[in-house]
Amino acid sequence: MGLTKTEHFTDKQNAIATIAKALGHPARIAILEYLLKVDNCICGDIVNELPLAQPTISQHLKELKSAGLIKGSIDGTSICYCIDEKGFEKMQNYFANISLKLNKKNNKCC
Amino acid sequence: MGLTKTEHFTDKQNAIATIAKALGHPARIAILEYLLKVDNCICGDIVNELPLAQPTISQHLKELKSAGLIKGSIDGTSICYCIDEKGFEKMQNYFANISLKLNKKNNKCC
DNA sequence: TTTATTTATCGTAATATTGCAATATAATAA
DNA sequence: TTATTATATTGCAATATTACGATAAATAAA
Repeated sequence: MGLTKTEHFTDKQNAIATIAKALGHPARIAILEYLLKVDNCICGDIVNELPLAQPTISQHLKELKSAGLIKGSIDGTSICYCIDEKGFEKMQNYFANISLKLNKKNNKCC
Repeated sequence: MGLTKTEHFTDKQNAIATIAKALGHPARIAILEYLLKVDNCICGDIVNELPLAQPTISQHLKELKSAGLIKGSIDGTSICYCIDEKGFEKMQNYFANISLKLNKKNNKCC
């Protein structure tokens, strides 16, 4: 099949899964790492930084953008990408909350 | 192709991507949510909780386990699953670190 | 031993993802 | 207008994922 049955799950569950899925590829992690390292937005450059062809990177950028992890604005011929904090806030809250729950229940079994 | 070029990326990048990928499906998020909700380990039950067939859930559990997000121990005929804190710690650290970096650089562009 | 019960594995169909060459698009420069 | 440059889209091949029926394996109960 290969078709995820999203309709059986809550919007929240699907939302977290969508962001996590976008983070589920090392090239996309590397892109985010690069965007975090440089001071401002990046216009171009990303293609030169990674060992992947331009269309492949363009595709990864598109996925990161649609997941709300980066945003881009046009700047002449090039496009300026940078981190979109919204997506990261969601994930940080998610994991902070899990950590809280784990501390409360003091996960001793297994 | 469908073949991720992991060899071009660092171990750290691949490690984060692997955990994120395991989180990238709503059924697996739902499984983790259920394990967090109940007090102790869960022996069985998970199949009754989710609207997916038993082999499908078994497969999802396997992925969560190999990503270090859950652990399981045999208990008679059934198997007892619970959260593995290690994987979650890694993710929490990762996002906390990103949040720190974002605050430092005061991401104003775009 | 035989029979249930529980979970894992196999096999397979449908769909998704990854990667890239070729090409298109869009803005600037000459 | 005609390059040039930067990024996106298309099309496609290879591989991965998702889901599940059928079946296997392993333990417990009768």
